[in-house]
Amino acid sequence: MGVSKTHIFSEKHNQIASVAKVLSHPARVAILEYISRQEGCICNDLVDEIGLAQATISQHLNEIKKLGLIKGTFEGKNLCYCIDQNTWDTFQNHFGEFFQNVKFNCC
Amino acid sequence: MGVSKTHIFSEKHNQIASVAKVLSHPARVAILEYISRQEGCICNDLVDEIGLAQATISQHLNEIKKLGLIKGTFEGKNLCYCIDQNTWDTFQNHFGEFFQNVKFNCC
DNA sequence: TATTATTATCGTAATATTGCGATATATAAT
DNA sequence: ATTATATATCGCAATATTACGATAATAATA
Repeated sequence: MGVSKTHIFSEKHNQIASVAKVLSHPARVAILEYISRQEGCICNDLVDEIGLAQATISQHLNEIKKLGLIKGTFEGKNLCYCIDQNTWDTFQNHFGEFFQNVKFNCC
Repeated sequence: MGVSKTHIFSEKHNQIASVAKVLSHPARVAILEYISRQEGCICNDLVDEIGLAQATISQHLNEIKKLGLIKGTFEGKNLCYCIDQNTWDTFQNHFGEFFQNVKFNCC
């Protein structure tokens, strides 16, 4: 036991869950918000800003990136992470619909 | 190690993360949607509907309930779970704002 | 009160996540 | 080429989550 049975759920439900999983750690929420506030993001700043070890920040960034919420390009010595507007829009809509639908149908 | 450092993050970021955590498993997403579709929800139906053991469904329901997204009242022999509209509204707004802010500030 | 049906809790095993130090890799500047 | 800085990966330990069978608790009904 102990392994999630993702295969028994619909594509839609799995996708909502995947996005929520990335947002389910406060460090990742803080990282996303911080990136959105910067002109260009320098990761080393994140280590100071968030207060976790560099290796841990890198791991969190990777999970966000795997989902496609951010993309990184090198700018000189530093990596510049940006929100991927396309993916962000898509997930914003899916979440919005989910919240709205459940609310709408409620008893 | 292995313990989340929730104390170093803001109340707001922790709250978004808590809600996302509940939505981070497809079973809980499916449960919420199913409950919203029913007049009154009977948990035993969920076992058939979702396809997980009764103990597991009960655990998932408990996590949703702990966050305040649903509330249960007995109707005769059965428990009727309903979406808590107040909590739902609040979290819908917080999520909406988060998505919108990040999008808005993005480079 | 005994029975039946529904839901919750307990105990346990498997797996996943979080975090960090150490180390590797990559880029810029010297 | 060497050095310095930035980021990624590895390996490990601690903790959390997922799932289920067994069992307990709860409530309606006979």
